[in-house]
Amino acid sequence: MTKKELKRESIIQASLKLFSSNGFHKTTIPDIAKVLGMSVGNLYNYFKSKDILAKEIIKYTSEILGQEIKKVNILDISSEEKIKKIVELYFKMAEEKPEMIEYFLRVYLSHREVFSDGCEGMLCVSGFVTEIMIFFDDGVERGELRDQDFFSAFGLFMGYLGGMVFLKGENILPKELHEYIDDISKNIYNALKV
Amino acid sequence: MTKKELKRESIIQASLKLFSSNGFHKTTIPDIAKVLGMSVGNLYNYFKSKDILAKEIIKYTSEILGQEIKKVNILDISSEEKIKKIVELYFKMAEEKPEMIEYFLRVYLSHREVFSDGCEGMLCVSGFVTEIMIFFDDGVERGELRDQDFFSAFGLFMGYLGGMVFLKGENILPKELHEYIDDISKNIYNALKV
Amino acid sequence: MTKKELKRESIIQASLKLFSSNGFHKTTIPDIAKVLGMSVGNLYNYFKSKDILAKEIIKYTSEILGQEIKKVNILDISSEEKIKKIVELYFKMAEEKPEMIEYFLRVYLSHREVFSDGCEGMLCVSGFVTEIMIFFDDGVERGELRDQDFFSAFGLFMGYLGGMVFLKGENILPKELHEYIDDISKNIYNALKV
Amino acid sequence: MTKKELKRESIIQASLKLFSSNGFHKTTIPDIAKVLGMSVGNLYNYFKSKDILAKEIIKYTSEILGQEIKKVNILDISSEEKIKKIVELYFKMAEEKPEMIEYFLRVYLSHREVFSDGCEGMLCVSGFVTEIMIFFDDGVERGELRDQDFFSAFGLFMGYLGGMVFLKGENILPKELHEYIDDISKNIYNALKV
DNA sequence: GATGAATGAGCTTTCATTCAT
DNA sequence: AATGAATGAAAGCTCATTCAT
Repeated sequence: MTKKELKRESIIQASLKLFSSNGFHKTTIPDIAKVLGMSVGNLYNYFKSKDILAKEIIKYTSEILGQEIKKVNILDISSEEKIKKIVELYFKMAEEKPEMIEYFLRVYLSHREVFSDGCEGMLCVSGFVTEIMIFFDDGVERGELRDQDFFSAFGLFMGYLGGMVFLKGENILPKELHEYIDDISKNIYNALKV
Repeated sequence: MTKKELKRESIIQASLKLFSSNGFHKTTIPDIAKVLGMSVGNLYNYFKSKDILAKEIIKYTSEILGQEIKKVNILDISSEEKIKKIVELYFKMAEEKPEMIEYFLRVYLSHREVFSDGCEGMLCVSGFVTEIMIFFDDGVERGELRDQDFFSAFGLFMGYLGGMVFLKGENILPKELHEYIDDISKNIYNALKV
Repeated sequence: MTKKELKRESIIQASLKLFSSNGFHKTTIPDIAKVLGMSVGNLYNYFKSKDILAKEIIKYTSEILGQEIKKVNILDISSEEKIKKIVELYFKMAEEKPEMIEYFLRVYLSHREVFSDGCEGMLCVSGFVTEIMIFFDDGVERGELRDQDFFSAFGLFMGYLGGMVFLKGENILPKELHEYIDDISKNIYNALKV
Repeated sequence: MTKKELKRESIIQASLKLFSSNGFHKTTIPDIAKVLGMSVGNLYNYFKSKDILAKEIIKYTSEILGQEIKKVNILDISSEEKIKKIVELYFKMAEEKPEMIEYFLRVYLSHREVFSDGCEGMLCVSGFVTEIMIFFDDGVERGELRDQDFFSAFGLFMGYLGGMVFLKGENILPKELHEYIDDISKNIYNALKV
């Protein structure tokens, strides 16, 4: 990685954290520059606008999440076990690096005006979606999961897990996220199995 | 209803639509006033701030959604049938009055800074949450649903349905929402049944 | 006094208190109406504008203060004793009805734009100024006070006493106002005596 | 002085003039920016709010006034002569740079809500007050001034001189300020001497 | 006289973005 | 690459005043 690429990534990571915790509109470009100890002018040398930065972040995040799921996909285990592993890693991430999941929920989900131009469809989250698709198709092919419209299954995964993280963020879950892993994995498996 | 109460509600409805379709921050108070044909100053006679308006809207919406679910709850039908009816009404609402569901997803879910003061926990969405809780407890009591942590079940409902509406909003669902009713009802029932 | 005149005076007194304690610009017409339990519209039946109200208040206040000083002026005592009595009543007023003195300091003194039209010169405070002038001329005539420019003497009285009340309002006087009566009367007398 | 410090001071001076002549609330930030030929946004880079600007101005003004009085304090002359010199410089300032004295009278004195947070007591005018205190203590120590409560003496100075400038500002003084120097110095000396 | 909903100009403040250095 | 002062449009909100009832 070149020096420039490293700095680019450090900007993405700092912005990701700020956008997630303080909200997209409440985070200003000077805020980001300050955290990084660089000037606003220079930050614009790396990302031409705040919106472009937001889009690069969602791609980056989706890619990382996708790669984690890929590691599960290539394991030689049953779909039931894969589901549990995916739930585990999602919640682990939400607990250890909450900014990524929060970014999905609090920035990507709700600022259509920002992402509509350049991230149409699921263009910017394809890294993540693709791996869920692979998981699902594999399960169907191996006769472990019921053959149904992909989006019915995808909505379940994404919505359910995202919803739990949201509830956690609102401080209304009586237990820690990881204590829900068994329940939720079971529910998802029951929903999708043949 | 007095004239003032009627006007109050018309403001809520107009704001609900604008916030949902254009986003909370992209919708200005003058925008709302213009749509209603009233002055900015007068709008502030009804709601003291934009944030307070946002909170009143979520209460209003949650109440209406809760009442719809209540109608299902009091029917003398099985939990499986209730699930289908709830999914039906949720998607019907998303197709006919999309602003309500969208408000949950695009405003309430992702502007913590706005709702943190006054809507802590699920204070402002209790109308909706309570009815889901009643549905779930009934089902468990009648031996039709597996007894599990309420939030595991609630997250499934809310997250799954919300997720599908989001996907629809992103124009990536190949079919209309109502065509997913059977699949999704089945998935939820399989997940929750004993 | 007619009913209307009574109401007029109650408006003046309520406004006087609010303007003095909260400042002229921080006090709104609805604030005043609320305190009085009347409507804003009706308040405008008594005073055509906020500025006019402010001017009527200064006249009213000046008149009352002037009458108090007049009571001293007609006493058959020395100028030295009169000075003490005037200081006494001024500080008594500042302690018991602080709004009047505060109004001079915090409203009249510093909102030239409000009083410039209609209160030119000392037009609206003539009630007060006139009595000070009488006191001074009497003293000179009786050979007790040095003959000097009236304004040199008036500035001393008004400025000194006002200054002390200001310092009290800022909470920086170590003692109560009335404990300064002797010192200050002596200083003024020494300054003005032949 | 850096370029930035120079600009900061030019903002203070321009605001001082506008606030003094037009009043604090009647002077808008765009007014100030316009006079300086700079943008509103940039002005906020120097002072975070209008209130903070107001507080910086009073500190600045008080400092300058204090330094002038200091020059008198260090002279080897009698208290009587010092009084005359202080009155002289005060009136000279009021005639040549009226905005400073006017700021005390028309902004600082009467906008408690602005200065209450950050300028408690005489925090922001200590530059000026301190020098008056030194003058007075010196005089007492040298046996030239009567030993009395400092505030009795301070109120006389501050109130009297301020009052005269106010009367001048109201256009009711028949003579120029400097023509009162002898009368007023004599009055103050008579009031304070042993 | 009395009401208070309605007006709308005007305020302070913010912030993405630019550009001379 | 790097700086950060500068821009200016636009936001949320206030409030003296009016007027239909």
